[in-house]
Amino acid sequence: MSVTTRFAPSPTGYLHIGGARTALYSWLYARQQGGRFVLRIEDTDRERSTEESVQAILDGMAWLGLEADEAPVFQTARFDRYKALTQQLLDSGHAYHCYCSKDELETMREEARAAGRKPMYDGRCRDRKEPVPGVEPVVRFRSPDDGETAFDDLIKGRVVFQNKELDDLIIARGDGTPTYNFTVVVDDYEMGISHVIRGDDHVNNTPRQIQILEALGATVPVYAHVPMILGEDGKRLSKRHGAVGVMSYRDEGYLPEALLNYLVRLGWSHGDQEVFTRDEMLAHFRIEQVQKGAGAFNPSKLVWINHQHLQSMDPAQVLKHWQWHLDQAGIDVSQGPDPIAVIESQRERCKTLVEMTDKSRFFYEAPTEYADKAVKKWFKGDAQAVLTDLLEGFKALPEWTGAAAHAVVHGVAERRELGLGKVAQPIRVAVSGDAVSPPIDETLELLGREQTETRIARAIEFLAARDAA
RNA sequence: GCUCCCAUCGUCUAGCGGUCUAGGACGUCGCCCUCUCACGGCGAAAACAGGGGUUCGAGUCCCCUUGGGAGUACCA
Repeated sequence: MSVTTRFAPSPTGYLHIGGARTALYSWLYARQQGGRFVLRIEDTDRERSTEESVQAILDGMAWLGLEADEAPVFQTARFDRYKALTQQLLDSGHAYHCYCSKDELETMREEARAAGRKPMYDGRCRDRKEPVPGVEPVVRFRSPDDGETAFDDLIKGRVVFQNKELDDLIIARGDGTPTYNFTVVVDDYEMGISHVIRGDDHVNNTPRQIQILEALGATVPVYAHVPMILGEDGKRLSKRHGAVGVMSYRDEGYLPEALLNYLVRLGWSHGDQEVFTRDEMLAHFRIEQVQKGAGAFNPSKLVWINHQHLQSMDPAQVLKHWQWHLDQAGIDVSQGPDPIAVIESQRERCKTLVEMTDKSRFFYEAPTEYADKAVKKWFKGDAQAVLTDLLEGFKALPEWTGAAAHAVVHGVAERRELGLGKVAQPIRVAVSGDAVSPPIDETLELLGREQTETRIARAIEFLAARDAA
């Protein structure tokens, strides 16, 4: 049997991380099985669906690199199919018209609830022969009264429902438009979906969908219901937990590989391995091993994983993602050091690309001011004299290399009988504006002779002016 | 309320009847390394929700309780 999986979001907002994880699992499964992965946009709710949301979902999937094998399917383009299959069910007696008003249904539910029963439609229109004049009927699926409907979920195991718990649900509204549980069934059927991998908020819909599938004469797919992702506090994930949209993780400086890695590990594990490349996920992920219970989102672990990827990924790949941040920050790297070299030098101390951007700006733009704390701590005592010595030493250098600059720094420290910190820190502040940078030899080599000397000279001027005042 | 699902350190997890005085990771806290920030190294605190069974033996199987979650729409 050929495998086809799908990701079927409704375009009512951005792609959130819970959706991203189900999409990832679907994608992984399809790729592992040599099958197809397709995207279906469930936009039948015209009130809430928006064009921007469709784009946001597409953008999120693209950023994560979860590419689909076909153009997305839009449910709004398939109304004729839903209509045709509704008619088929009507003709075969699996569905019938119901003329009950919304008020009538509401009182029915209230009564049931008051009596401690489950609010269900009682099937009063099942055998109605004559239409009610002036009422546009809905179409209901005739659900079996006894027996049970069960399925073997790849993640949850066997799940059994008593058919008497399931009432006759509406598959087409009074205006003829189809409802969710019906469109899902029709599409999964006609798109040839073999494995339905979706959030476990759908387990309760599954038995109904199976019944409709069977009434349609379709093969029932294999189901895998993946647990939800909870917020840090263990409560349902929502806006107040901060970033839930996938693209905001890009904005915050995470690599898609890291988010994917975090997501795959949330609810699944492979021995003691924590860091997975895309290929490793493909090699080791097993949908059957996914945890049954919901997991809480842990931002600090995401940060750690991001750092791991930042350090192990090919710098050229990192640059692809970093470039976006550089552009956002308005940093032009064309006149400064090779960004690849900057990445190699910075990545062990930067957990996100945003941090890397902030900490690397000085390589491309001379500091316009010095951080107060740094000035207070390092631009004191004989800092000006130290910098003057250094500048002389640098100028005398026949060739500019990190090692050569380092030797000058050491020489000055020894001559003045100072610890290395007392010499290196003033340089840092002079060239970067703050007290933090990669090792001083690396920093200076990357920065280049001209910038180093100019900036130190400027710092000396700054100190002279300050001390004169 | 009813139906369905779930339950090991704060968090993500390993564990698939004896090797568990419960392992790893993030985070936290010490110490070491050190020109800054980091990286790294070493170490510490930290969990089987509770109660019944089954069994020679239960974190592991069964039941109940408790606690979470989902669904219960002419939303998806």
